[in-house]
Amino acid sequence: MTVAITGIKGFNDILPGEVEKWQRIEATARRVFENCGFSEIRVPIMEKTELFARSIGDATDIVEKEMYSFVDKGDNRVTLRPEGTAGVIRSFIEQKLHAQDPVAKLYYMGPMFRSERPQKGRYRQFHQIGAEVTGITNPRIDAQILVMLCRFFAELGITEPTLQINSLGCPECRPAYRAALKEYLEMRRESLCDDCRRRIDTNPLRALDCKVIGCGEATAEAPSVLQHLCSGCDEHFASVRRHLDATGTSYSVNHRMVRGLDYYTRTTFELVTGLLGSQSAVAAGGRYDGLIQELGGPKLPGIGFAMGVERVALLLSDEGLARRPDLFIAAHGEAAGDEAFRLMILLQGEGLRVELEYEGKSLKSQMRRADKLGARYTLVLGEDELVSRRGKLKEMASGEQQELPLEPAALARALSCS
RNA sequence: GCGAUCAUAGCUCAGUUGGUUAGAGCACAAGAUUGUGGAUCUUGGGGUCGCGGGUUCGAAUCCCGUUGGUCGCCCCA
Repeated sequence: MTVAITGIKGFNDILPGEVEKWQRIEATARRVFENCGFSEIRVPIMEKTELFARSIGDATDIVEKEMYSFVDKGDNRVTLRPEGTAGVIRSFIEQKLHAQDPVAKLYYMGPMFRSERPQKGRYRQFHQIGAEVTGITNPRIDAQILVMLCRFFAELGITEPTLQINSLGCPECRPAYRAALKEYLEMRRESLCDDCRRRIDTNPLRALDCKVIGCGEATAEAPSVLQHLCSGCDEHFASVRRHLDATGTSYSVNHRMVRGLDYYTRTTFELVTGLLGSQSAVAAGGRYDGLIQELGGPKLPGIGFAMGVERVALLLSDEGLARRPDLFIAAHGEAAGDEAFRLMILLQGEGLRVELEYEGKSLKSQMRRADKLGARYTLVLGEDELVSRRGKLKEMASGEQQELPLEPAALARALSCS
């Protein structure tokens, strides 16, 4: 016996029954984002490795150990994208979209790849829906993005995650804060966990959201970014908050919130939930005012976010999402089978979801199948019906049955008027 | 990369101190009505007990290894 080939660890199948959730999430994102003036962009899932190294940051875990990178046949170093922003910005620059209009409002959806150990809400191939805006410095766009994100969740009926915002400052003010924090942590090195001692040098901000209780106590009085913002960043953040207040958007300020990617500046945010085990962020993003230039483009600001579709799906109840046939045609006898097939094809052309039993089975078996599929109606077609040209249409929920001419128009009418 | 934990039918699980052909419920299929679903009943198909090795007269059960899943750490959407 041949051994069945399995899928790759962390690369999952999304099966019918589950996929309906995904369709709903994607459709909702398209509708909400496009209402806000965004257009879809589709970029490759593979880019030159250099793009990610430069944008995400050489020293981040993502670039250091989580990327699927390899050398292709042309000796190019390429990488399956670990996130979406880099590719979108690369395209924005390469296609010179800024020449026509420095303001681009783009959204994307698709698979991302990170070679991490899979666990709840975290897989090696995972999916993100994200949005990016270029060319706008005004904090109103920060607020627009946040309101759009909140509205997306509201429309899906997901109320659990809460919005947290923070500001990371800019190249003007962040170095000074970083130094002050480092100095503070250095003084308390003994009370920190091993991880945090390492973080003092690698990423001091990380120590602020360490889960170890001792570290939380040790950093309770640590300097806050918000108190080290330069006047420009401070005003920007205050303005974002004012606009959120004015639009009735609820949020909380979390000055200990940290971002994993190097390119973030000023406003950062997360939608967090307690329902996903150790993965608390459902969506996250922020401003990246230096990235476009860093990647060889014009000096334009940017802001964006991404959400994890698997994580959104985990928060979404799956009731009432399965698609049901409008009609099942149960045929008795070979000639009736031919007619049933012909009718099915015609009715499908009318936009109805119609099914039948392909292998000749008993009428009882066909009725069972109609029931299992959840068909709203079943058309019973046998020799008698072929002679009279009138079929028996049964409404499955009530069991009521009526006779109808075997004409697609008559059947379509009967199905749609209920 | 580190740690914990689990693995018996498609799914959820039972399987006694190691003992004969490994069971149940659900699901699936056929029938009870030779032309009518759901409820009930009957019958049926389906299992390398994750894999490999060891102990033993005998292993789903005990031991070792290994693979896979899940969860946590790290990190992240």
